[in-house]
Amino acid sequence: MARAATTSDAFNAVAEPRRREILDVLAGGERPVNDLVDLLDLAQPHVSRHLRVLRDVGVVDVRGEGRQRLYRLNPQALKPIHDWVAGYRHLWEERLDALEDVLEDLKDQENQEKD
Amino acid sequence: MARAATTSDAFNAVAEPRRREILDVLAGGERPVNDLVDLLDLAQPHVSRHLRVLRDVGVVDVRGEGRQRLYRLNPQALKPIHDWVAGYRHLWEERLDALEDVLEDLKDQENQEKD
DNA sequence: ACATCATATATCCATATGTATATGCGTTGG
DNA sequence: CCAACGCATATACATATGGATATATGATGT
Repeated sequence: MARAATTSDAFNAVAEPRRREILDVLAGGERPVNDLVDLLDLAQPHVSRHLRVLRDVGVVDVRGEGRQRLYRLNPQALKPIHDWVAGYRHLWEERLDALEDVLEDLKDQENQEKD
Repeated sequence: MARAATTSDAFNAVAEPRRREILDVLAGGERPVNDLVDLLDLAQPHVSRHLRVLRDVGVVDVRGEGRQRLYRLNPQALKPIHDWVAGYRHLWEERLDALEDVLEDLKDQENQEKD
């Protein structure tokens, strides 16, 4: 079997750095394709192709405005990703907490030495 | 040019559902390869290959224990993903807030009608 | 109707992928 | 010292990919 399609889910769609860049721009508001072409320094067909993938997964919505196509972010589609990583968050924060504990112990030791 | 390698960063590594399953298991603690084979119903070479990808990206660490190889989650490697999606979180929560506002307005209207 | 602008799509290539099977290789136990 | 075990890797294959170029589609203004 081949690799999973980038259009299979948000995880795959977002795995591509260029597409994350596109989303980062769209986070600032609705944009026509040519804006993205200029801002991201990509060829127009590439941008259109990436947008197609993002649309298939539901991360962006399109709206026809005259002869332009305005793309808008649909943030809700990113929620599954957030929910998944959020489940791991306490695991790396535990380490920070442990580090803080060590630092506090060191402080206590200093104070004891002062007395 | 071809697609970015899955070994290039955590985003790509995690795009594969099987690898997320592996991480979900490892979140519960260190495991030898065969545990994953049994739990995930995957062939051993597949598990080994996925683990290799995850290791290359730094999401898991290995430790030799006798003739077993114990894999452990390295949650910190997932932080970039969390940080990226977290930036979008307010965007989908705004909608919920807006919904709450509407609901509160409705409540206020009800109260006014009561008076 | 026609020319023009804004996008989308078709086709090409090189490559990375996931799955499968078979095999290599180090560790342990007798 | 050798067999069994645990795991990693080599190879084969079908496929999806991203990039590039060229072309089609679709709306607009005249």
